[in-house]
Amino acid sequence: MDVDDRGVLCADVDAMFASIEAIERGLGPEVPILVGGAPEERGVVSTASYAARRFGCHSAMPMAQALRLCPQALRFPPRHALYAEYSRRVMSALAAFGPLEQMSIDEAFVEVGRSGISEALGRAVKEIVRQETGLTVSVGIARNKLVSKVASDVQKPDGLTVVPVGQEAAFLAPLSVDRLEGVGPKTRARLADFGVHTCADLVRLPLETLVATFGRAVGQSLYDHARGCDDSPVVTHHNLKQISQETTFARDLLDRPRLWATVRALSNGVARRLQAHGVLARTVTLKLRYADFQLVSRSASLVAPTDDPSVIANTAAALMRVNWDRRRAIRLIGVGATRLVPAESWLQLPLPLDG
DNA sequence: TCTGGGGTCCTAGGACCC
DNA sequence: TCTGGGGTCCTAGGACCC
Repeated sequence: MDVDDRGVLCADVDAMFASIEAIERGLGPEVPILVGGAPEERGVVSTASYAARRFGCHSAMPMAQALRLCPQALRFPPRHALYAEYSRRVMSALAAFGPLEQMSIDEAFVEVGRSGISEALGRAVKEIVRQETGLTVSVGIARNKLVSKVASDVQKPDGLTVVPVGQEAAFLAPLSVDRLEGVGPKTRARLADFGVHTCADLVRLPLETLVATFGRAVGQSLYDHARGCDDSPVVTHHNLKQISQETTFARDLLDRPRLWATVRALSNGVARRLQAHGVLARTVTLKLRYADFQLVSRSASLVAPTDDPSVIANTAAALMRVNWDRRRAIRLIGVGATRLVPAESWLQLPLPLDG
């Protein structure tokens, strides 16, 4: 599609996990809900309802802390299969409006064309999602993905923001730089060292300064994004790059049998998902987080790609044997599969001794 | 009872090849 | 004796996103 004909809608389900629990349990919007792991198991908040957010609760906050802020909140453990079912219905409703790129369980871009940059389209999308699922979405519509995403985020919940063509830079100018995709706490702090706080400030930094400070790729994207420029297309299909499974123990562990058993269980889970996706892994990665929160990752490449649970487990266990400092208790173990190849492409290769 | 789990992308440095 | 660079692959770590 020609750049000048583009229009992108970004839709983000409001507090999705908490909203679904409210629907399923018949709870009103005034009830503070926290979805996430148990505080005694070092759980964190996956989603806080808007009522809970008023007490200062938010995603990624330790559940123990969230419950101290809002003791009357109802906590529910996540039900991912249920949320995935709602997600399918949301995505299917959105897909009626154009080619769709699903970014996560609760967020998607839709290519709606230049004529779709309108409040009428935004209202239509919100209404259909509400009819089909009972969920509200916050919607942003703009000329490109970057600006539509920021727009979907400035008014929540149940928001609708349309940025007319040509108004991208003016729309971003007063906003804090960390509204931009890819600007997190570290980048925000380094930009603040330059006196840069808003997107308007960022526009004043020369490209050379940004590249020297953040590297070629990040520097260039900061330069473009501050101006509302983004020509990345809506991509309807992504190839999976890695599959991993990890677990945090309720208490730090030095107990070898339990650690080996966990490596085996995680490896089984990874292998099952490799098989389900029809892919093989060429590299196995072991991830350890020590009690002091230090994170270590070590990987090993295989002679032949695999989806065999015992090959993955033995490789991860070997990495563990070599790399685990046994004086240090372990908080988290993860097993990952990377450098994935389609199973059929590998099987079609001739064996070395053939012919 | 501070700090989950599943991902993506980028960078730097070393190995290796020409 | 001194000492190339470009390109690719791989690994480890870090920033970031939902």
